[in-house]
Amino acid sequence: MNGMPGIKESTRERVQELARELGYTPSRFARGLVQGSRTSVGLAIPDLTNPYFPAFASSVVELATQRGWHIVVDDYGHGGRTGLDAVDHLAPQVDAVIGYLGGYAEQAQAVMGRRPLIVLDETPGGAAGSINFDYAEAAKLAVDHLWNTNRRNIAYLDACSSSLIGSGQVPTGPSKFGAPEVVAQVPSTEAEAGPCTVRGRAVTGRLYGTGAPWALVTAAETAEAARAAAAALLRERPETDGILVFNDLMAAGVLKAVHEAGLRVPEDCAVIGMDGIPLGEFLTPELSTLALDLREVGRAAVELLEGLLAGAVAPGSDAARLTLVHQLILRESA
Amino acid sequence: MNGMPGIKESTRERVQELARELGYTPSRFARGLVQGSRTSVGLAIPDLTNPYFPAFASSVVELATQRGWHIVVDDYGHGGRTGLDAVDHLAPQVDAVIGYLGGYAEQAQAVMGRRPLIVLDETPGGAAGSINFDYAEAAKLAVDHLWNTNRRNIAYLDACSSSLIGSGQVPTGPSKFGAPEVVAQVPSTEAEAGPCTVRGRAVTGRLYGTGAPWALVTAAETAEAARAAAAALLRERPETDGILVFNDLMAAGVLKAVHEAGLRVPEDCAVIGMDGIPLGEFLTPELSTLALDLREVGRAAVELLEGLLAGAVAPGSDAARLTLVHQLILRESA
DNA sequence: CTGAAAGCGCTAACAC
DNA sequence: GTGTTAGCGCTTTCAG
Repeated sequence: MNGMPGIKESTRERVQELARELGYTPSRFARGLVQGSRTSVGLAIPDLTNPYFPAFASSVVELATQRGWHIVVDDYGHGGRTGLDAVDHLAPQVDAVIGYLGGYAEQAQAVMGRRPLIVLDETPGGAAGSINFDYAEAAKLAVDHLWNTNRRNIAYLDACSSSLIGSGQVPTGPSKFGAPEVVAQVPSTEAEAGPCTVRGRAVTGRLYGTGAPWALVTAAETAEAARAAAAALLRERPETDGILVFNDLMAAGVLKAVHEAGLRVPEDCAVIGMDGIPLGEFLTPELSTLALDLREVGRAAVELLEGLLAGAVAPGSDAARLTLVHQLILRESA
Repeated sequence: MNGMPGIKESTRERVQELARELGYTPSRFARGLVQGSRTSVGLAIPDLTNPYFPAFASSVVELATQRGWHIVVDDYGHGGRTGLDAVDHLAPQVDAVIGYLGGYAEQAQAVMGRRPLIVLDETPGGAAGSINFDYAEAAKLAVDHLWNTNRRNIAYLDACSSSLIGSGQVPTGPSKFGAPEVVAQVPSTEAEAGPCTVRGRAVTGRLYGTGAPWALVTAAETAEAARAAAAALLRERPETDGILVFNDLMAAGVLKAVHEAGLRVPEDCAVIGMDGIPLGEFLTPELSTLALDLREVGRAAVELLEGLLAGAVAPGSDAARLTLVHQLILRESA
């Protein structure tokens, strides 16, 4: 008996005392069954080890907690699991899911049934809600900045892990995870082994627009892989004077590679990352980046979910498709 | 009806089709009530923004997922919440809690009742299980290394936020969050405004043992605050030739401050952090640190919890009190 | 002020 | 093969 009025004080204490001795804990299921659930939300994340995701998660958890929601996380980055596995795991336990799924929006929404699913950085339409980023605009900002500071041999380092691939297609080009290589050296419209991410398509599209030569390299989504890829790039194409990188974590690796190649950043070669995670400010030189306000991304997701849950916004409607824009933050590296 | 044998295929499909149309989703409560719960574990974390915690969380989530557990996270670092608030929030939803509580072990265990609570980096005894770190040994490793490389004016930068204070006592000395100052300049046994963390006590104890002069500075647990504090330290005590830092994140700030003061690291002033997070390798110079194997810490927590849950280890027993040791990883900064 | 009883949504065991 | 029923542990309502 917890806080019910009209109970003798002595009885209450006697009962509570006994309960404590017996180690009694009310079943959350029976309680939830009868009281109507606290809402609990699944958060599917590809890799907590990339600082981008905890930064995002932190914001989501904060906002969710304010609303009295519970957040159940699943980091599906281990053991070959996919975003769909994560949703499968979360589904029986939650009322909604927010996640970077890496391409399973439709199937994931199917396992969630009527419960809202919000996917980030993925083609909209499959899920009840989606949050996307305007990569065309981002690519414009970054490529134009490099161009305007007289970079004429720009390279783009793309990620090629499965987690963030927009189309779900892994190109069958010469680039492998272990052996990074320059996969395209153009101008050309569609290299057969083209970019594998939506970011990649936006950036290479813009690069193509410059008319100057440019390169595309891919690597797995880690700093180490990026470092190796950048080293290879610099060896094969020493004239490279600007590198745009898939994300800030990989950019950290690139910074190291450029330094190791004996080049100065940004004088000899500029580097621009993407994400805007705090890590960038600690690097030497400090990383210029296409920054997202991670707290805003979290807020967008939580507020969209709130709308969906309340019925204020219709699943799949235009109001459920948000697009956020990057901001070019110029620090030292470009 | 989901996967029960002895049902006509047509019926099953008809039912499932209808269910889909109606948007039916089985209540997780009713289901849990009758089936016996999947175990779900709360994870209380002071600040997902400090890379240490996601690294730890990542490991816990991975191991928990392997066991089919669900992880409910609460980042209590926002809005003035404490570790106890986090446990209060999590308790009705989980079967156990693992957390960096920052000093509420006993009260938190009380709200959990018989359900196991595992606290990290906190005086053991209050909770069913605890994981601690051998700071005496860590301090020995680091201080002795500095000493052996002829550092004779060592400083220790301690954290003074509430989250990780062992004793729960915030000293009333001259040091404030906004205005970092050298709080003690000794040798002395017990400066009235002494270290506020158990790490601080271990380090200053060892420093005292050297007989040489040393300094104690405190700052809030962020890179920015640490940077300001280190700048102040270097101004007031320019002879400082070695700085030991509460954690790696703060050490990143210190590295910047030392650089800005026109000093070379490690030639003029060595810097050693604590934690061993990946961030350290990206810094320039690469950070030497007292490293924990974060995956091991996660494993220790999860396996201890498994033992507690299975009844294989008794709550509060010696077997439920683990102590892990740091390893000194020498990179470039010391 | 306290005990008894109904019912939350589901599954499992049972008769039809 | 298919419909019916008991009961999971709790809260709430209603008699005592």
